[in-house]
Amino acid sequence: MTPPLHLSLAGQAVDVLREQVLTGEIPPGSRVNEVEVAQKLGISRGPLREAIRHLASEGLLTLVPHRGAFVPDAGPEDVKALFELRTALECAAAELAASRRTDVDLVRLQDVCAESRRNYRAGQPFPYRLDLAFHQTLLDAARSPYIAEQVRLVQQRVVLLRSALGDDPPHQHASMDDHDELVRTIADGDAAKASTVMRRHLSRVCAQMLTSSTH
Amino acid sequence: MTPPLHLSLAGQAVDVLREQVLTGEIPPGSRVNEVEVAQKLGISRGPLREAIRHLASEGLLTLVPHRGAFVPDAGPEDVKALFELRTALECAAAELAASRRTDVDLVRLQDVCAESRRNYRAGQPFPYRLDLAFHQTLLDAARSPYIAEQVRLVQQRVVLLRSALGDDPPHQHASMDDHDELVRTIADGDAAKASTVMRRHLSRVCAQMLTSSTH
DNA sequence: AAACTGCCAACTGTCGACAGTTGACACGTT
DNA sequence: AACGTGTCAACTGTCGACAGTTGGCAGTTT
Repeated sequence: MTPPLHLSLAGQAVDVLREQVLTGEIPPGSRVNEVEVAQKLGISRGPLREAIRHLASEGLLTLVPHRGAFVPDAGPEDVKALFELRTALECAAAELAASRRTDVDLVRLQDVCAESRRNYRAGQPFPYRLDLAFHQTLLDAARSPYIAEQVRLVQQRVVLLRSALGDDPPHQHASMDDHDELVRTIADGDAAKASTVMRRHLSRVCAQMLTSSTH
Repeated sequence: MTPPLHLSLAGQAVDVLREQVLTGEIPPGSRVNEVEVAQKLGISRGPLREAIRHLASEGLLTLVPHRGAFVPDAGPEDVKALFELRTALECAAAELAASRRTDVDLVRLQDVCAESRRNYRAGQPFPYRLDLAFHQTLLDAARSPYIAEQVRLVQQRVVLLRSALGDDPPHQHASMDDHDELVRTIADGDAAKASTVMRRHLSRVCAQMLTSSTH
């Protein structure tokens, strides 16, 4: 009845590989051997190749002809360039969210912020999970499917960069404040200010990634 | 000496198929049969499948499990949503171009505009080629590789939408004026205004696509 | 005549094997 | 000892064949 989200071996391989790349289980700079991984996953090279190409199209692997697939190893310039893209997309999303949000969108955003605060007071350092949830909720409110899709892909690459730079920072407090302010401007329907606040938020996050990186 | 851009059959197939999809040679809504196309290209199904998946990742084909690949057929909502993405990206590019442009970037932009004018006076209706060249040149001036890549993909999808909507409009004069104004603001280094002008330009182009569509 | 059921052809998903290329190692040369 | 050359194993690129699924059509039932 439920059309199983992926029954295809290639689809499953995409999920498994993506997880392994994003968690750093396959470390940046390392190579992905087709036969080896295929055997490990218990599938043939065909579906695995499709999975590899798919992840490459998401920017999670880079393909070198006749050499294979590598987990990209990134430097500070990549962080800056990627955040230029992220800023373009998420500022636009913030603007759209400010003008399109419904009341339930607003409640959802406030809920995420509240949970972050609660979590923070409980001692935990603002898990990345909640940051993602916030941006995702904001994106839903923007109701722009193409922008949403691209943001999803960019955020994935940001996660990869984190592991590549050996950076695991709780940027915590400042980000929570940014999020709160963003929600307020979105509540007001102030598109221009939402964009400005988002830009400041992202430039702060970017700066922190650059300073806390081990390179 | 020149490392041949693609020797791989899959790469060649991507080029051929992309061309056929973008020109409408394979009409929107139609299906891509793997064995048939593979035979026509004189290759096996493996490389062709990779090509199909690649084009799907660019948004030029949609994949349906166990059914195959289709050229997406689009409606007005798709145009609007896609232009939201395009606007986000190209406005950011315009801002960056305004602050990063070199003198030779400026000359290149002016050249493209001049050629458009010349072409227009010669009677020709501002070929799409020159419009693309302008946006491409502006993108080079922005020096933001990730944004540039995404814009390239979006522009491709716009071309596809044109063929899907049966729209082949010379928006000509207004666009040329927009381009000229954009170049002036970029020359001034006025990032904020560059973004504004770009936004107006794209909303105009989008509106024209919507009104002149046959649906 | 409409609707349901079971079969069938066409096509995609997957596999194992072969061919061509790459980078590295060992050997010989200066 | 440093450098150039030839060989080789490992891996990717490609192919043809098999298996499973889908949508449609014919036949049957009401």
